[in-house]
Amino acid sequence: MSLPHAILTALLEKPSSGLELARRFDKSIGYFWSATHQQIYRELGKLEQAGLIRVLPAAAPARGQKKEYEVLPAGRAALTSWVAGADDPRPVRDPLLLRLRAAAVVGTAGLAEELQRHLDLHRCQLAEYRAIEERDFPPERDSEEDRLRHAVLRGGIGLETFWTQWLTEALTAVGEQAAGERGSGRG
Amino acid sequence: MSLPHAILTALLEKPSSGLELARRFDKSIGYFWSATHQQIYRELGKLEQAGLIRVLPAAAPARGQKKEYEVLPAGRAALTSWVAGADDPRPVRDPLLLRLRAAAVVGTAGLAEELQRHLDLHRCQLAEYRAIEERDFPPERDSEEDRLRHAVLRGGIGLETFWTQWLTEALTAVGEQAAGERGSGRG
DNA sequence: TGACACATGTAATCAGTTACATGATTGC
DNA sequence: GCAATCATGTAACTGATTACATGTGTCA
Repeated sequence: MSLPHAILTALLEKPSSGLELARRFDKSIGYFWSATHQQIYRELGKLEQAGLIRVLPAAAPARGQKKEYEVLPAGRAALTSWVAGADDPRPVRDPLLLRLRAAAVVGTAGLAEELQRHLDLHRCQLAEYRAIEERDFPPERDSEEDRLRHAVLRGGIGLETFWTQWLTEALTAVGEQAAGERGSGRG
Repeated sequence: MSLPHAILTALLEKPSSGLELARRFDKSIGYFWSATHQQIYRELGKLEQAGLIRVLPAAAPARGQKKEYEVLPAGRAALTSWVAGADDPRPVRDPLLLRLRAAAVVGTAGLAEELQRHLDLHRCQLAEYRAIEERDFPPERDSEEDRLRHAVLRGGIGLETFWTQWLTEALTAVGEQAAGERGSGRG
């Protein structure tokens, strides 16, 4: 239920074609809601049929030609009511936590390398977010309209910070575990 | 690719029937990999056909009768190699962050209540995790085999801690934003 | 015998991923 | 004309969700 609303948000910020949306989903909005161009094209079709968006008259609607979409009043209304609605947080579903749990049963062979790899990836992402924060939200200058966008970015920063801390801790635990397995001949 | 491994892990800890697994997925393993009984039954069928698990001979395999499964050596091997394998972290995909971003475009009407509701839910979950930690992992007593399980639980605690902090912050931002919208007649 | 909890399953649908197909534009 | 790139789209598949169907055991 989120992808159509992600697209409406992106189109309100700037009318775009499908591929332009796909590229913007690789940055900005994609940081907390990723989507491929196939998903986006399918969803644009549905949104148009539902009367929430329309093709800009200027754009030629032929195959291979750019087709720009804009949000109609019904689309803005739908987004507004989605923002106000209720939607329970999804239960966590993280393969890495699952793998650590599995490792407690079958042993930690090969796991440390993978944790280290994830740690590097999360550090990298965190650095990227911090760079964006410095660039787009200089201290004491948040305008009213930027305050929410900044809060969203801080969400990303908080999550990456959590993962780097947790992975550092987990690496220690796995290291000690592996030592124990070697010591008792379980490795 | 994670559900079958979640099931293998659960079955290694204790041979079980489908419904028993479903119940255990409501606690413990379900805290970081949820699944419904329909998913579990389907997956048990696939795992049995793949020769990774088998029905315990004791159990009567009739409809309406309990069917207990246990992991075969091939299943343990599959799980071991999955633990050692590589699997990139999925990009974040969080509807709540998306809603906050949408609110930056169409206004925050109704959003504060929803953030407060989520905050309450996360606080509740955090309290549950802390209770489990106190009960199952008393200080300075972690055995070697418990160290990994404890790390997993700390993952859950860290995530819930992050959300409660972030939501508290976000509520402030939304409050100020709403005040601004009222002041300038945008609400 | 009727209600209810336990237990296993099927069917339909939806969301997301992967692989591929096709047309248009530009530069050589 | 050909290759490379931009752009739109189709098809097949996998994973997850929702709703429903069916059988068994127990107890009032």
